[in-house]
Amino acid sequence: MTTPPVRPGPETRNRILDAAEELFVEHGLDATSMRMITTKAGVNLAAVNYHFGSKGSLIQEVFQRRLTDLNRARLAALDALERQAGGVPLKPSKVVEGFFGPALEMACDTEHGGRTFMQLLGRTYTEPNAFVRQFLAEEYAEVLDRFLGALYRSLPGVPHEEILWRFHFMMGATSYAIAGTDALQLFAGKFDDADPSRLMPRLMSFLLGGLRAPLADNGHGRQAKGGPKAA
Amino acid sequence: MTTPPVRPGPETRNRILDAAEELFVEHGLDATSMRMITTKAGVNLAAVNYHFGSKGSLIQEVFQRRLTDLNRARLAALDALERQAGGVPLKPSKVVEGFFGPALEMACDTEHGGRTFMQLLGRTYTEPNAFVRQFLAEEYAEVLDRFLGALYRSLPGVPHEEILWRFHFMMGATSYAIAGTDALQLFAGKFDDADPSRLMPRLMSFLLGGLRAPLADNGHGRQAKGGPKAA
DNA sequence: GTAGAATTCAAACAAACGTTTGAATGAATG
DNA sequence: CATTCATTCAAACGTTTGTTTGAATTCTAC
Repeated sequence: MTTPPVRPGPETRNRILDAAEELFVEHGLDATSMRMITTKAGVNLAAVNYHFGSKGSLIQEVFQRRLTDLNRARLAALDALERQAGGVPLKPSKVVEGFFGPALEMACDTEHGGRTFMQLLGRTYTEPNAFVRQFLAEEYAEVLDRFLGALYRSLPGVPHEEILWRFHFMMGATSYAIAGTDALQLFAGKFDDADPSRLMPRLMSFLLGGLRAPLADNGHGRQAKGGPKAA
Repeated sequence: MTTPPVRPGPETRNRILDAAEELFVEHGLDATSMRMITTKAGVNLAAVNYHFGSKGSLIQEVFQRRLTDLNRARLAALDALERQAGGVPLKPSKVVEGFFGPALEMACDTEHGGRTFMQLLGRTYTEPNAFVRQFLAEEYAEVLDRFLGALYRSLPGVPHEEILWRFHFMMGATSYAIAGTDALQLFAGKFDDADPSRLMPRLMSFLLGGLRAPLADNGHGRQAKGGPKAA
């Protein structure tokens, strides 16, 4: 009824990946057992080890199949921006949009599991699991370098270290906005409007406000950019 | 050598709590076993169940013993601010400092485990464990209501919903700043200066910039506050 | 239609989990 | 000294964990 019996054949892999993704969001990586996954996917217990080798490899694959696309989209967005800018530094707002835009778009996709995955991803930046952290760091290395470089050029005169911190802050705000909206009961009953599509402009405005806030006093009150400006 | 043998007596409870706190940060709640905790604490395996009843109750106690103090400090800060303001609405920067200041102060305390705990707490806002979430929500209910109320009054004309969102964003940025600084290897080798005491002004400036950013267009470009202003 | 490879299956594996037990130990009270 | 209470201890409890096995099944191709 609910899940199609088992019929096809090579569909098993994807059923496992989808089931694992949802369960990881709901219960966490460690608290999700193989038996929970295979039951939800409607496949035999041994299927995970047959198709993926181990639980660790399954976790890696769950992240990889979406993260590769996400980061490709990010790099493509940055490429397009830099191409049409033709040498002149990008506006900070454009760089920020290029990085967080694709993430938020994926977070809005409730049809194909994009939203589910982004909730998982957001929570995973603080995962203690060393294996997952290592893997995430590798997957993000290039994207991070590219976008930080673009941000450095777009904010000349601002110490790179300050930009790095603010990028860190922006990632935090975004991850929580996505991962915590319905995960955390802290604000339970307080949000009238948790529509993820309305999240985008709200968050973007906040991020840019934070990015361009006056720098904390290192002796003189230098600003991160000329004047405040809408997103 | 490393851990004093077992000598005293009623010290056992605290040794367990301290060991658990560190291990929860390092490996997460689920991946930390009773045996890891009791081994690190240098006590017998049965001691946890004897003193706390169950692993769940131990987790609760690990959070409670610090969180109660933290939220008491927050409420005290708000009380003091409102008393000396005498009726007039507080400046948003003061409200924000009252909430996030005590958290950052605790995060700077490397001597008595405050830093360790704040890393744990930051990561726990997205904990999938239903029991932990429920407990956190209860522990935060009063503080959240008081500070949101103060923030509403300090930003008249701004829709409460927008303030709620931005508070959510601010909590996200802060949690990541604390939990992710050395937990996440994403920015590994990029931070020259991860000194937590310098984090405070940096983060506060970012938060206030985000809080006071122009509101996303709901039809008209209303600002959250008059002009930009340093923290 | 039969050979052969790929996949699924029920069953079992050892290891680790949180928890419980009942005896041994310690310090305090009479 | 004897008694009592709280605490510690080694050992075992029954489950659940991830993984493996070898036979059954399904699919592919000649």
